[in-house]
Amino acid sequence: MGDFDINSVFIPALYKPAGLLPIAKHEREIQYLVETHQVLVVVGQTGSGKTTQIPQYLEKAGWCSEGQMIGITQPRRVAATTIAMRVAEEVGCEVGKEVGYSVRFEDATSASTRIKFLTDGLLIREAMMNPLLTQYSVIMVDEAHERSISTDILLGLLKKILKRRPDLRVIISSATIQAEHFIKFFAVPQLPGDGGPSTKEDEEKEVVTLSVQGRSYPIDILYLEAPTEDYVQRAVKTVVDIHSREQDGDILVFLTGREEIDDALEAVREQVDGLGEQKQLLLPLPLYAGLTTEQQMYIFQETPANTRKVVFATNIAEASVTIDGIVYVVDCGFVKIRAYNPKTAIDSLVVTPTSKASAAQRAGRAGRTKPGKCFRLYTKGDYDELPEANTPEMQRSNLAPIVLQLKALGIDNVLRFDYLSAPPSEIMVKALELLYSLGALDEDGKLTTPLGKRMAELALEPMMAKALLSAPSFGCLSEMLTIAAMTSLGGNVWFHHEGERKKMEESRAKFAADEGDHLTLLNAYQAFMTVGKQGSKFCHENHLNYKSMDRAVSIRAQLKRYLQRLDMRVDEPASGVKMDNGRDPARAGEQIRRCLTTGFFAHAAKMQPDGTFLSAGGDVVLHAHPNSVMFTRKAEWVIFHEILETSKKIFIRDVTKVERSWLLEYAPGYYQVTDNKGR
DNA sequence: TTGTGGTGT
Repeated sequence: MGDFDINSVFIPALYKPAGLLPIAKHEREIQYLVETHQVLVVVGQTGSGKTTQIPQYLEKAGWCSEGQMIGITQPRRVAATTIAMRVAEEVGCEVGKEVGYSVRFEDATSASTRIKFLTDGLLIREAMMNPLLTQYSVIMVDEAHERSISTDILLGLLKKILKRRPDLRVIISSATIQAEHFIKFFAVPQLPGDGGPSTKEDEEKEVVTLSVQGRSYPIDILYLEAPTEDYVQRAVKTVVDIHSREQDGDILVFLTGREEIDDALEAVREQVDGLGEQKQLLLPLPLYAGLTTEQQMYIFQETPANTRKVVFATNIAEASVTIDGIVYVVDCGFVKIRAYNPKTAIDSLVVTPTSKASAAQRAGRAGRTKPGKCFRLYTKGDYDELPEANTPEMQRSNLAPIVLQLKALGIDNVLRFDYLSAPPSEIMVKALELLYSLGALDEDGKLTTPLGKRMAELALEPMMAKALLSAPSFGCLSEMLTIAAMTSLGGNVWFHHEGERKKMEESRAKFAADEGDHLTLLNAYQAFMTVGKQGSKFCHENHLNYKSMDRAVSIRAQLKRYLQRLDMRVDEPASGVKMDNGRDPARAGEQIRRCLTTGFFAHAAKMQPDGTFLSAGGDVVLHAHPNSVMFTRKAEWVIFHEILETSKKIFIRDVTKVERSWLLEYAPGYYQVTDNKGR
């Protein structure tokens, strides 16, 4: 979302001179507490100025005097970059000098950098190079209450590092709701045998907390008197009611997904047409991650006079994207949450009630510029029943990538790592089993050399990392680099405007390969690269998401650098020349499909006469995602990149034909040969 | 006939 920089700069509270921010009166106190304690938990609302001011206070207090840096982590790239720009402006330096930032693909730091903003994922990467993070004197973990996997892992690592580095200081910034959890985590000594020594005295001086006032306007919370059967219709009605009864101000509506948003948009348009001579017009707009940058930018445009904007958004508007001028929030009370089932190894995406923390965050979106109102489409009784917070990501994700990363950080016993919230053991076992079957771990659970170590360095999911590292022996490294980059985009490759789905499908058909989606993605990327500077126009004409394609180019370049550092030679044809030049394309395609099988053998399925698939175990019915070229083609065996269960079906995405014999050839320990034709 | 949101020297 690197596109919202401009908006993020216009947060009203931050225009106030730094001295007027609520945090300012705590300057001395913060300097003192950090001097005397290893861990400080700062509890504060948005607009307190803690993220921009605390690093400056500590710099003034001399925490960078010995050439060390103050590092501040953020869960999102945009936040890391925009906050760095703001602080650089306050300090009066160029970004990248005393104040800088570092995110994937972008490093704006230099030898003079003292205050560095970075994503928490990147700091974990840095720990692989420098396990004690000695370049930092203070690390501030911002937005820790969001409990993302990388924040949680980072906090576990920092707790370990603190035992070995008494000089290090850690600041955790959190909303009230999670603060107690962080305090307890850092106050309790580590499990025996999992780190350095810990004494009673250590514990007593370890953790201290500080509460900082926020700066926001009061928000009226309103509930339904009786539950609603259909929150989409009810949301639309509420919007129309606000429009006709309430004073000026834009509206933000939280729904759970694209389908609901499209339905709501249509319903609002119909109703508005029926309103006739309203003094004000109502301008409904969608906001979800699958939109192109261009489509998302509409929400930031100033509305014409006499027009009220109403944005129908997914959870993207809860923390990632901030829209100014919102006075009314309508909260449906639900969210789509991804959860991993270790028994089936399938992720599901389920509509789930939100938490109290989420509800508060959503309501808060109304009070940024003046007093607001939040209409909750559920009863007060329903609210009281909500959990305080949602389950941390760490406890509902496939942890294979995390286990690989922890092993690479030298944490051999991943079961005894000090997790903020320990993941279910079934998930850990499943992750270890997969990594073993891929050859990344040996029988003792140790990272293998060189395969496992190389896989951990690649910034790819383990299955794709394995396939990419197999590519040289199939002579398709250049092609596999592209496929790895394209599948990393997570399905945001194609887009279409309203009512243009047919056109998009026609565009996609131009690149379609009979062998499946991986070769189709390869074709699209290669075509994109041949047009050079016309890329944006090309994407527009072919219903490709330009931002995604641009990202694929960056990911591919980074993966290529990694491979070259591992002394793997990447032979690339001259630019503008098709990869299969001088080669038999069918043969090249086969090598790529064989190569994919070496990583994705555990994601195999067999097509049934009715066009559905049976999982390799034979016990689950799968459906090709409608965006897959295999949706309309016949196959016998296939492998797939991803599997996701929705309320409707279990879908497989990025699907490619393979031979049954390849599964046996490349995963002999995983599949046993039976005679009943490949079950 | 269809996927919430993030992230990676």
